[in-house]
Amino acid sequence: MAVEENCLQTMKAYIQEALRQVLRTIDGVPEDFQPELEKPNNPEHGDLATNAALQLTRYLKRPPRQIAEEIAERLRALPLDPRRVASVEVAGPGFLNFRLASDYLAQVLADILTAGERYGRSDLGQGRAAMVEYVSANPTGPLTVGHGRNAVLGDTIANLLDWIGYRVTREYYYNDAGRQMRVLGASVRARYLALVDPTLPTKKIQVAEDAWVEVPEPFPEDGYLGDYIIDIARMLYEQHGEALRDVEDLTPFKEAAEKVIFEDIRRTLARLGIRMDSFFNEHTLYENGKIWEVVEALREKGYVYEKDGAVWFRTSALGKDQDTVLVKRTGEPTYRLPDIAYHITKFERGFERIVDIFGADHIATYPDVLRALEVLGYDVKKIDVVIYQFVTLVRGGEPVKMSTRRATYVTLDELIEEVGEDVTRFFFLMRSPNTHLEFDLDLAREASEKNPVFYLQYAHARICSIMRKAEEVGLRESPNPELTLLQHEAETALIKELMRFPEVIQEAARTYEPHRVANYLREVAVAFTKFYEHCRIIGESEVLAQARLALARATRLVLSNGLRVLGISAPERM
RNA sequence: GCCCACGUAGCUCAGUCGGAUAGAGCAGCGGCUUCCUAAGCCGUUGGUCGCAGGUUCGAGUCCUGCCGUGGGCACCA
Repeated sequence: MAVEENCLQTMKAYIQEALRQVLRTIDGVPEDFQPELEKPNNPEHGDLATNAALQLTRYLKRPPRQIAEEIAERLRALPLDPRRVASVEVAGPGFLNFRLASDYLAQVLADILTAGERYGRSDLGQGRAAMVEYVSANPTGPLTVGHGRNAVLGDTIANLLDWIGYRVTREYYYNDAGRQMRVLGASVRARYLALVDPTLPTKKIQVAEDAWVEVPEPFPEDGYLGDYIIDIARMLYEQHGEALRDVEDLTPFKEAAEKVIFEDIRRTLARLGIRMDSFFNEHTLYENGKIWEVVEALREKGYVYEKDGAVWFRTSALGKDQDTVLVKRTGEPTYRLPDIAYHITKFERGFERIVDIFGADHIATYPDVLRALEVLGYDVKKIDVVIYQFVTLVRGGEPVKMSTRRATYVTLDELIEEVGEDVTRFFFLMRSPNTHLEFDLDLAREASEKNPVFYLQYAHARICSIMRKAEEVGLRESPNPELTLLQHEAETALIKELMRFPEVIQEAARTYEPHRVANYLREVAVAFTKFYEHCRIIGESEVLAQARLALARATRLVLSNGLRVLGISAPERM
């Protein structure tokens, strides 16, 4: 299913092979020496360059330029296919610079058009099963801006894995038992009781230095203060009247809250084009006894002991400075235990590449899970943990501390409302996951008008517009355009940019860094805009117009394919 | 105290496996529209790549130390 096409990677492979062939003929070159090829920053340095000669100085004990000259000479003598490589030169301290032949660029362009919507896809994953676990927020409240980064990052990483040939499952892991949910139920119950009896006494809970929230008396001290709790209570009141007044059991309140909140979460995710394949309830790991199997399995390996009524995991024997509790004195497991059991199910379900998307607060805890899995004989190399740094919210020049419970958060919905779906996604994707994301809410609305995402979409819309115009004036796209006519600097530069796309996708997938795609698309848009400024389509001779139209179409393909990976729309008009 | 990430232009950030003259957007300044979308284009100002050592042909990139920012170091999730 691999898309056989000419692109930068194909060319690299070709030149690399030629280099290896030549290097074998030079005395003193180590057997396992691998020449590296990269795209120089400066276009004057050609299209591809290798530093092989520089690296070989230490083995050959000769000046790098001399080595480079020798390699270049032998490369020319091979000879290199002139329809692929136009020239090879020695430059600078001893670099070898390669220039691509224009025939090759024409061939690349033709291949992009043939590949169409599949251009950029590859088969590195060979159809193996991959799972990306993301969002995984417990249903205690609406998704916040912080969850947004997780959701968009995870979803895009899943897209990237899909593009490089994995069969991807998107999973949301959650816990609807536990203390958090009890507090949630109690919060709803208190609000409900206040509706039943408006004379119920109230108290004030401090949420900030100068901010207080008034709540009904039975409200838990650490209860959830968001208005959505009141909405849920009101819904219960409308459905049941006063019937729940004397119900001490929190279950009906908890269940109602969970249902409403999950619907809300799904709706928010759907707005961002995110659709999970499955929701995994932590509770199933209790019901089927998996968590206890983990304890026993670890015990058999000698990594479990009892102390002070709790069950401990001997992490101190696995490189950590202290041991870790698996089961509390109360008999309740800590979250690590189900986490371990959960990851075992990922292996049992046959996933060969397992990706977890976590916020920076998990940095110290996931290693415990990996340690346990390793002890139990699972191949932890299959697990990749993507840690993204937190989103710092700034409002009115002040950083906002995000807490779902405190209701001092900004919801993801509010953000989407303010800046739109596309900008929201792009915003979370345009920066490296391991850098802090500063988010100035006051700026967001204004900035959204000038957001770089519009630049990409604008380039796409502009191409669509040209195509509409071409059709109007009766200019038809040719099935066999004369692509070798594309010799203008702006044209060749654009083709060279387009040919990088598959590699960019693969690198972004390998490193789990979607921002590489975002940055790349901007470069494509820049290259296209230069082409647009210098080369007209309509009004030129028919053959040239058709060749340029083909280039425009290829650009449009890269932009729309790239935007699709990022989950951002590619509008035909703006 | 220990662990992780980060520190690059006024601001927000890129910077490929260690390569040639460190880039972009925004902000600032100056221009561009009888012509396929000006949400655009061109030019320009702006840098001790946190600091100090080290590794080597070569360091923003790797190593060590220090300083700073954020996150974490629970029988909370």
